[in-house]
Amino acid sequence: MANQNVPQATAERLPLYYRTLQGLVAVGKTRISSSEFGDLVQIDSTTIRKDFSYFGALGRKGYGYDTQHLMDFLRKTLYQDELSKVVLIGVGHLGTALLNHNFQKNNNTKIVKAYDIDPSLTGTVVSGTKIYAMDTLATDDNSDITAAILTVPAAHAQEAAEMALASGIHGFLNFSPTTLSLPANAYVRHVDMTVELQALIYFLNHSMEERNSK
Amino acid sequence: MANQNVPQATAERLPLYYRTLQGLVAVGKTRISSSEFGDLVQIDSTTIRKDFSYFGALGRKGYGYDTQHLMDFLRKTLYQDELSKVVLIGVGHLGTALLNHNFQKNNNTKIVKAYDIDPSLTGTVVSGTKIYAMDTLATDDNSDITAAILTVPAAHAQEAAEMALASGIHGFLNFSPTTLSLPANAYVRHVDMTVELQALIYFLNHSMEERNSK
DNA sequence: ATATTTTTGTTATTTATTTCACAATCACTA
DNA sequence: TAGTGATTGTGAAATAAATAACAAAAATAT
Repeated sequence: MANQNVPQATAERLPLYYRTLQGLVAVGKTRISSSEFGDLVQIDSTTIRKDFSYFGALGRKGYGYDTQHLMDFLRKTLYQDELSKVVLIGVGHLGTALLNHNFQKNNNTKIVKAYDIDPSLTGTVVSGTKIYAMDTLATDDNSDITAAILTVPAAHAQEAAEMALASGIHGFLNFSPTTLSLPANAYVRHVDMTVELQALIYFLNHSMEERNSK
Repeated sequence: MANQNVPQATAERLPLYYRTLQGLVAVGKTRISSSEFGDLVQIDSTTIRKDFSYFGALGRKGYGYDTQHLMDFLRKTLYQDELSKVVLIGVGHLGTALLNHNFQKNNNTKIVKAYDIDPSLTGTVVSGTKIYAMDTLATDDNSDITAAILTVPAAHAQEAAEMALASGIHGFLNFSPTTLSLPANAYVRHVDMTVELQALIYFLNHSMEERNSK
């Protein structure tokens, strides 16, 4: 597959495209043009055509894109045709919310188990997911697990990530407000609500200023 | 203030810088060089110096940056010296988790009230935050509210955002997996855990492929 | 007091991303 | 089946962001 040259920015948009196509297919829309699709996802139509062009000719001139075909292609490209198993580390408020949510709708990902430091949680089941003791993490064999969702306090995130890595997990979705320092064989994505909220406030104030000065 | 020309990419990094500086000040570190700071936040030191340079000369040659001074500067730049009031819309699993979390630690933001469509929740208090009926949202006066955190199901996100806008709210942190279509006087940031998880899986698989083909 | 080292701020360069512009091609109409 | 309109795919141009390189200045050491 000619994927090495797909720009990072393009790759980051694929999940949004995929989800949007799922919605279109679900309501029975069989074809869509790049401009109509662009309106939907709020991305310029040229960017969309260029994004798709990195994977070859996915559309038809004068017609547009076949939603089902495009969705199937993206499903494969995003490895959504196979189930990804993930674990959740830290069953606090946010962790529990994610266990309840559990991604599975339209999303071939399953939280197969969770870890927590609180001994009173060990062995209990939250929303169908069994909770294991934190001190078994490093020695468990988790080589069949794609990623760990980190919802532990910031002070324990680094340590938890290292244990998960030791157990064979290389992907991390880090919800803790701290930067993880891991070797090159680990890949981390960071979801930081505090950062998002502060950035929102910054841009709100600045777009206001801009408007006032115009 | 000369802020109109601060690049978007720089602005997006400021909250991370701010949080990291809070940590440094808290442990008593009074000075830091761009390279040491860069190691901490995993960003090239040149990028950091350039980012700060958009705001003028914040450091001293041969010395580095005064952490307290830099933190104070960023606090003002990010409007964190004044309290931002936000509302939460949708008190489900994730909404409840955010109410419990409530951002306030090191973060001058407070969820002052919540809205939910379930009548049995109306008037109750979750983690200190009172819950109001959804149908009062559009007619309430929320002009003193900076932003709304949207944690409603995707199917209701657009509608909820429109009601919040009608009540005077212009900033949105959207956790629902759907694109919002709002007028230009609204500003939306999107936190999408499904997208993050899919992007994580994509990059994991692709960095593996890259390694294997090398 | 002088020399050396450190480290910034900034200009120039490179890389990445987006946007433009339009020929090529296909769909649709009559 | 010819003609018109729609829409892709893509090279070229423009914009944005990251990185390199280094002079200037200040700190520290001798």
